[in-house]
Amino acid sequence: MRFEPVAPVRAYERVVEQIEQAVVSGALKPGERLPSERELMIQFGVGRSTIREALRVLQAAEMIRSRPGDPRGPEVLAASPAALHRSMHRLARAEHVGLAELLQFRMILDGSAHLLAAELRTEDDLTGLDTALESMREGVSRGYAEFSRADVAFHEVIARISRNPLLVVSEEVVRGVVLELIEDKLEHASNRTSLMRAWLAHHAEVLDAIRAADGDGAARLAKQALYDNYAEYVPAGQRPLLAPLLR
Amino acid sequence: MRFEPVAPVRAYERVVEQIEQAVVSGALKPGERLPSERELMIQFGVGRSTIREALRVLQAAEMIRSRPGDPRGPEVLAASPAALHRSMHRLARAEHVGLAELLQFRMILDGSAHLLAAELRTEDDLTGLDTALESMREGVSRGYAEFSRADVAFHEVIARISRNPLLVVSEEVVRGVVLELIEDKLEHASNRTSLMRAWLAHHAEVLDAIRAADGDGAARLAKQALYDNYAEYVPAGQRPLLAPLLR
DNA sequence: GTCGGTACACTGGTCTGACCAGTAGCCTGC
DNA sequence: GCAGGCTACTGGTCAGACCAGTGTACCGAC
Repeated sequence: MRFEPVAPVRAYERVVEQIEQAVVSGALKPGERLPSERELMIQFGVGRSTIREALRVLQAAEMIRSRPGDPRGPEVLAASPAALHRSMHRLARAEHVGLAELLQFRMILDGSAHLLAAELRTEDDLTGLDTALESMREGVSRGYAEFSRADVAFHEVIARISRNPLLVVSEEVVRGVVLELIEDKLEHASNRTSLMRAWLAHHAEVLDAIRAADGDGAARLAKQALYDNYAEYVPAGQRPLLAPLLR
Repeated sequence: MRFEPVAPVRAYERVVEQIEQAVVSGALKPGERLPSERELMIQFGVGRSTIREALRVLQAAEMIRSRPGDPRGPEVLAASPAALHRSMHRLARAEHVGLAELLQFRMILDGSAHLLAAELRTEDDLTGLDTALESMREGVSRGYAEFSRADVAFHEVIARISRNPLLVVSEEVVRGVVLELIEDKLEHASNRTSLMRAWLAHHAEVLDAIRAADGDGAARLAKQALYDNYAEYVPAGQRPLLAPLLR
């Protein structure tokens, strides 16, 4: 027989639990409203500060939002990757997760997304990709910011074609964190135009592979491109970690 | 010219900002203590409820922990994937993610983890895997619960060998959510003993591949095993989504 | 009728002050 | 030297108050 360590359960925690349960179980849908703090205080039988601390926790988790003065009460939000992004970012800054791990993870996700996209793409999807590629082509002459936006859009289309929201969200988060980590270094990159040209050519190649339903090819191209573009920012000692994924 | 939407900045948010800044900048290291709430109240020049809401947010982010009665004050915690785990869990349970997507994602993660493990494993890692496999073997006769625990441990060792915390955490979360979704169905599974035997044989095979540094083989085995074990719970119409990952 | 403005009831954000249970460390009394 | 209690603190909770801001219902002017 073994005993569990016991920690006192705070009142606000049980409030959080109940509301969270109502949200994840679907009893409270996004867009719906919670009762006002004073009403919750009565329903839960606790003081207002307890309710407020519970709402703060839920708000930090991006599950609800409350605006002063709104008589409809706090709003239940749709599940969003914002909280995931924040916690991953924090972890990345705490150096338990370095650029190498992030890049590794991104190669895995991006590669899989491309593989799935190549296998599952419909004609409409291909049209969407053509459009996205076209915006990138236009972006080249409009400056780096514009090009970068089009690039992100292209990746999002691919992720969407893979039809897996987890893939979409994780990739988005990891991409964001990677960019934040190296953005200062990117600022100083010279000859951006030729970089953009190369990047554009790569995307065209990927699109060809996807059009040909060549999943492995698309995946390999995607991973190789990530490696080529970002490996230089990874400490040399950790680069071998990335190599196994390139085959 | 474009304008940004403006949101009022709450007092507790600025308190959170400052403390968070102190933590990520390293001015406050893990294990160190924050002043007591009443002291913070003076330093920040705000009321105690404001301080408490700020601390709640930081506590929800797993950055600090406070225990009543401790005269040393709230403790600064080391960065941990716990917050990442929670937000990922919440997102994965959000309705638009079904078993098919989860399983797909798990095949991707597990496959990659096995591939990396096979390429990066040291002799010590192999010993650890041997031990884990041995516990599984013993678990067969000790009932399903025990076996299942040993199984999870085996997977955790593999994830750890892959040396990527993101992989470890994501896999853990996705595995947990998958199990939550089908646990009721698993309860009714008959002939558990033969299932455990088959599962055990599969792990032995995986271990062989890893020992042989055959990354692709290990990855393929892992993905196939997931498919074989869980595909029956996926709606028949969505099973083709999983197929591309098996090659 | 529509439109603009205004009053009101209510919201969340914040502060004050109070009480409680629990902790750590000191400080007795042996 | 040490066990036991004392004390000064901690965080958790509550009650009550005030404020600035919001949405709505009402109302008067057109």
